[in-house]
Amino acid sequence: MDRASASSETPGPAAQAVVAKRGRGRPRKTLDERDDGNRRVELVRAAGSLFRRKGFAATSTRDIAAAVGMRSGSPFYHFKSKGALLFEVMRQGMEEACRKQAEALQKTEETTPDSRALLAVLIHNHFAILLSRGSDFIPVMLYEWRSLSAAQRKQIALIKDQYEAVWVPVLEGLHRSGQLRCEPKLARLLIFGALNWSAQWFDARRGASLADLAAAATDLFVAKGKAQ
Amino acid sequence: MDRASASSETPGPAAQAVVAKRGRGRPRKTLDERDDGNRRVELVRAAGSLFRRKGFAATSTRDIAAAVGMRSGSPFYHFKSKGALLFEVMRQGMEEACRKQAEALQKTEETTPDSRALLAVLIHNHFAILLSRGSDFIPVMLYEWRSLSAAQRKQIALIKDQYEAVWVPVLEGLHRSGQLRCEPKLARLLIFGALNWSAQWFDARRGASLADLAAAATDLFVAKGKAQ
DNA sequence: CCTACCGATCGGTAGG
DNA sequence: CCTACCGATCGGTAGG
Repeated sequence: MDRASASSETPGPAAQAVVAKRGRGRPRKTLDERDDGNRRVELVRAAGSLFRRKGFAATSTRDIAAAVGMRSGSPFYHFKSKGALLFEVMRQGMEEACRKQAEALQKTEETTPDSRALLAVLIHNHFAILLSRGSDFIPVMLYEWRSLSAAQRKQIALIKDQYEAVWVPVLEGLHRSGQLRCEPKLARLLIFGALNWSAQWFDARRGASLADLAAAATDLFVAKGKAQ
Repeated sequence: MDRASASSETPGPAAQAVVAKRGRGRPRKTLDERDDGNRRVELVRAAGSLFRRKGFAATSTRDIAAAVGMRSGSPFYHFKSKGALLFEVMRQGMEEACRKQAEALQKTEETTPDSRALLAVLIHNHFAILLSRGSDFIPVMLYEWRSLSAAQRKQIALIKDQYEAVWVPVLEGLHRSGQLRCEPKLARLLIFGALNWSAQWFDARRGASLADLAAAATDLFVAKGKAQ
């Protein structure tokens, strides 16, 4: 995700010269042919989208290749296997989620020490990651956890645990104050289930906004009373 | 699901005579060879288990055949396609879920008109269906909805809507009384997400019982106050 | 990154 | 319900 969103821009003049020289192969989507990792980013994004829509097993490496304008064998120049692509979808996704979560928390911690407001921020941020267009890694993680090898699972679990650990003290605080009427560990499992399932039904084009949804979910789980 | 749980019992003497006569093929798990639909039941059960564990696309019809002691082509004598098996897993599962839900409601409606107790019953019953050993259809529905054809989806949705519709008036009652602090339609989506995800983490052999879990979830979603 | 290819596996069928 | 089989597709590789 290093130079992520700049991926399919027009290339510099140097790259265009390269294209002019070796005219083999059929036209690409862009003139970009630099060997600098952009294609890796594109492949991960396309794989994430396809894995989400069709599932890991039902997605062929040919589908992924076609989605980025490559021939069938070429993804294996960038990734040693289909499974390595799946792993990278999840790893990059979770790592960015951790970064965004830390960012969101930092922004509020200065102004609001209230546990309920903190949970509201965590929930809003989670929805933002989960429901933003083009972000497919959480559904892929939910659906394709079993498609990882044991070693891959262990690595992803490490990042996931880090992401989820942040929620525990917040939920514990709300439990102590009586606003959360459920054991915090169990509450976290139930809440993540509730939030993540929204990827299946939330429609950004109609109904509530993301902020409305986050507020409603917060209201459902924790009482407003007894604010710190 | 007509003669469901009687599926792998010992056959009557008539069936045994049949077995003695045509001695071809290798030994089955049981002597049962009656052509009366038992094998259909076994196939659906095995398919459900495999579809849940490995996913629809990653499960071969050979896997399913092997699980019930058949040869690779034989499932197609009972079902016209792999997709028809998936459909039957979901249809039978949802139909039994509806039956059990109606049963559970009937049992309480005489004694308890309280909305909160009603929701507690719905939640407990849902956990019982979701988490009982050998019941795989809800996870399969969650994971493999996309693997259904459009026509199949429509049929399953009909039964699913029927199952979920029961929850609406109960949630509306709790919303009116102020115990549910979230719009009922949205609450239902969030609650189902929370409940269903438990299929991934609930372990019957340790931790809370099914009843404890149901009570805790109910507490999380609806306040105890203002009964009636 | 493409071409050309391989062995394996898959859903499904005919014919009994 | 088995045997024997088919065409299609798949993940992955060698060699450039």
